[in-house]
Amino acid sequence: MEREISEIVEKFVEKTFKVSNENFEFQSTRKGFDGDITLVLFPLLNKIKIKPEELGVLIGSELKSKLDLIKDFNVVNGFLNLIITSSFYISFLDKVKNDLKYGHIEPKNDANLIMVEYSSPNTNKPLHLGHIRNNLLGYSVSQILKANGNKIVKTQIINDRGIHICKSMIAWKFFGENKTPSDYNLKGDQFVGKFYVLYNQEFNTQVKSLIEDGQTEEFAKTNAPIYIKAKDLLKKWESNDKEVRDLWSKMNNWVYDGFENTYKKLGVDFDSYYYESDTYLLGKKIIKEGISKGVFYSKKDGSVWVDLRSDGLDEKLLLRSDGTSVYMTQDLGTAFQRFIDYSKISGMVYTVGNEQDYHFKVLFLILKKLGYSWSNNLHHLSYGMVDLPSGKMKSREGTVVDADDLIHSMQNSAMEISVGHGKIQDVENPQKLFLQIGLGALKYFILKVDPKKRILFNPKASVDFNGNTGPFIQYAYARIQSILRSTKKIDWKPNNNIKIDIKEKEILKHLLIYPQIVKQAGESYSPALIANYLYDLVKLFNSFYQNISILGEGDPNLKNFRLVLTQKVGHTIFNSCSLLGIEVPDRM
RNA sequence: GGUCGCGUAGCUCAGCUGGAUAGAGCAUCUGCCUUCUAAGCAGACGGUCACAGGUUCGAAUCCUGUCGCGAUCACCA
Repeated sequence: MEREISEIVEKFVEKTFKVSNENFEFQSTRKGFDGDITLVLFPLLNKIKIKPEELGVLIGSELKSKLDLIKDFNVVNGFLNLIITSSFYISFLDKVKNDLKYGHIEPKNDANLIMVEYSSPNTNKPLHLGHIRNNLLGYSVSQILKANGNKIVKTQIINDRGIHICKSMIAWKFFGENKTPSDYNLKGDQFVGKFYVLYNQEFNTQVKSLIEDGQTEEFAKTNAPIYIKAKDLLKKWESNDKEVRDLWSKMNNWVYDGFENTYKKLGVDFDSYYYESDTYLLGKKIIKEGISKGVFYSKKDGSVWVDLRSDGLDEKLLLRSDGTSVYMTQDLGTAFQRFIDYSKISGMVYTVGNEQDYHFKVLFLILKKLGYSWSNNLHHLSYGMVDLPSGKMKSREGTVVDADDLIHSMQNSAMEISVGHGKIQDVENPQKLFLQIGLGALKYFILKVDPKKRILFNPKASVDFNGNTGPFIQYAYARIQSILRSTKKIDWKPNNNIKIDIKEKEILKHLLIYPQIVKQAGESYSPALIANYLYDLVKLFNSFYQNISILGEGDPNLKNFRLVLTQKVGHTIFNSCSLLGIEVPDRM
């Protein structure tokens, strides 16, 4: 619509004033003014020296005579307000009413392939609230990119090796009595996490007693017997000791089972998995290659570095003097491996917290310096921490909000509130519904906030179910389904005589811009855009239908028009929610 | 100290490719359940958009500086 108008305005301005100008600024007309969309005239006034009111009238009359969809116009200050005919909205609705994927582009065969990495946990403890934000963001951004016509591979890099893993291993050897998760009826990750905690407890007592024996704290921390044993395990692991490797993979598999369970509950999934134990060696190869290309250099002690000072960064270590790899080395290796496995990748998105902004700046720069063609299309989806009222979450201080606990408590809240409202009469599977609602609240709560902002999460106050929340949106959807259920058949033939109510028009305008919103959300990697759009739409819709008797007496044309509109709003809620990973129940 | 991010109503957040009178929810107060689901709707109250300059017809939005909060600057991951 804007394009059509824009073209005519452009031609007109060029012909009449001999002035060319490509960017006309349209915005939807502000509340309280008469009109649907508004052309801002100020930018034109620099080149055309007449009064804004005169220019507005000239352009407005031209548009009105050339375009049927312009019903009328008015000029206020430098704003040309255009009134769009109802028939335009009616035919728009008619065009999209059966398009169940309206606003979403199906990926074609030659579509871009984008890899989205998220979650990326350590295998020594269960997932926590921070992972939840990560998972929800990563999953949602994948969905949004897919809706923009890209092919997506969802993946993670699992930090499955290192001293922290050995710590839970040694604790299990000492205190585990050969028990397995099923012996305690525990999820595997929770089970292994317990031993990580046990390790730390034992470590602390040992350190304490060493200090009491007169040792320095520094000595105690590096010489506590359990720490030495853990380090010993790490050495054995690196030299491929069979017994250690067996224990390692047994415990890791417990953890993976537990993770899968949590992912499934959360509603996220992955198309591929990468493990650091597989890729860290490849990183070293790339380093060697980089040295021969002259991108990296070795120091006397054998350590390898890259000099990024000319790019405003520092020198960065890539290999330790003993030849072992660091974090960066592994990430280089993993990136490289992925482009081997998926030769068609055109871009990659890393969902990682903003404390690693610097790391990714460096990583991307190094990949560029190595000259890989794909290095221009890397994106760090950086997000802020989730803080508690008590401050930061710290696993050592036990202030972490466990993911499973949180999901469970959200489900419980949903149950209590639903029961309190007397809402569970004719629901088949109430527990499933409570989970959908509880998760809807949690997901929306987290996704509606701009990714880069910190989130303050108060577990006690939990998450609201009223106002700008997930359940509010789910509720609107359930009501729409209820309306449609009670309607036998919608028999709508587009009829331009229907008089459209102001609020219906607002809703239609909202639907009109939906594809634009999806596109923007993809470009800015921000599910928050979708969430806030969705909230506005639902609010508009509620306010419209609360005061209108949709199924009452009256003009059957109007009734059918309203039902089609209602149905379309339902589609859009469903589609938007699917971009956020939120399920919408038919009844609640 | 260097670098990056954030600062909008009592609280939690939108708005930021410059446009008209600053937008929601929560909380507080007032109305609305014989029609489809009141987890709702209508309304009231609430603002020096951290502060100071600059750019221009116009700044919450862009630039500079100051302050506050956070992150980061490891032969940790």
